[in-house]
Amino acid sequence: MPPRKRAAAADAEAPPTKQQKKTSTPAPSQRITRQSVRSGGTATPAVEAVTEGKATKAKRAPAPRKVTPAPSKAKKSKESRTSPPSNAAPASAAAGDPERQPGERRYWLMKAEPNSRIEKGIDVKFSIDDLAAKTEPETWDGIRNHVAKNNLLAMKKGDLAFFYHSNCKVPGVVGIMEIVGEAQVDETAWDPKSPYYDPKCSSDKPKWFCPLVEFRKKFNTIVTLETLKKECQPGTPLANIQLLKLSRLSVSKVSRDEWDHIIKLAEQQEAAGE
DNA sequence: GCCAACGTTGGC
DNA sequence: GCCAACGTTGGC
Repeated sequence: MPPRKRAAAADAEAPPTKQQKKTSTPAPSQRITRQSVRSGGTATPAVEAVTEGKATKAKRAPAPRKVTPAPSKAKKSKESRTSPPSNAAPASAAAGDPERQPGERRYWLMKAEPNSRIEKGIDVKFSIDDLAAKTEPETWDGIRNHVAKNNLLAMKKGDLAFFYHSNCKVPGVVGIMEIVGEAQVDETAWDPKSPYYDPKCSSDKPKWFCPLVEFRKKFNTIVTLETLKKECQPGTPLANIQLLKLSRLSVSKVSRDEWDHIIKLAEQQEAAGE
């Protein structure tokens, strides 16, 4: 689901033992490392405010596609597979991650391409508006990068993610979505017709996964990549943000401080009438 | 296991 | 369309 999610492709790691889940189509995934995320309990006030403000739109619709960059790209296709609980994501997904405390909420940033781009005859475009129009949880499939995959597997219900528009005129954070379903097997991996098809992956051995997300808010203004770059001086909250350290990673980690700072930037821009 | 060649992402 | 960053592939 991530809008045009792109996934980066990479295959590297093998799937954990757990079960699998996810699938997302279009997203691009990237890989990279991540920095630590902080946990805290819940969202900060600022976050909450923002989040709540609009969380009204619930959407649930068939799935859109996201962007995923990369080796495979992932965009979401439309089939959504919302079903399944049958494929649960590997537990191990989260492995690798420092343990999260009970009730801890984590934050993420997922990229999608808002502009049309044809991949294997299919448009992988997926903007925040596309997500907002969904009436059902969207599968963020198509991610084909191991670092991105690990981030997807570490996501838990209740986590929040920034929706980032990439590969467009004004790249930047455009809104917020919530993780409403943990990663399931990304079935687009073995669909030859999918833009995210991975010939090396079979249904016997799921390798890619995708969580379910829902739209929560669209900022009135875009917190642009340009702004984020200006805001990442050493010693500042965004100094180590993974988005800028691993610029090609389509699904990155966002610490609580980074989250709060970006929310603040969005609020300031809004207040300034930008 | 090293590393050169090559492919992708994605900003500009 | 260019190019930097970075990942993958495959020879050795």
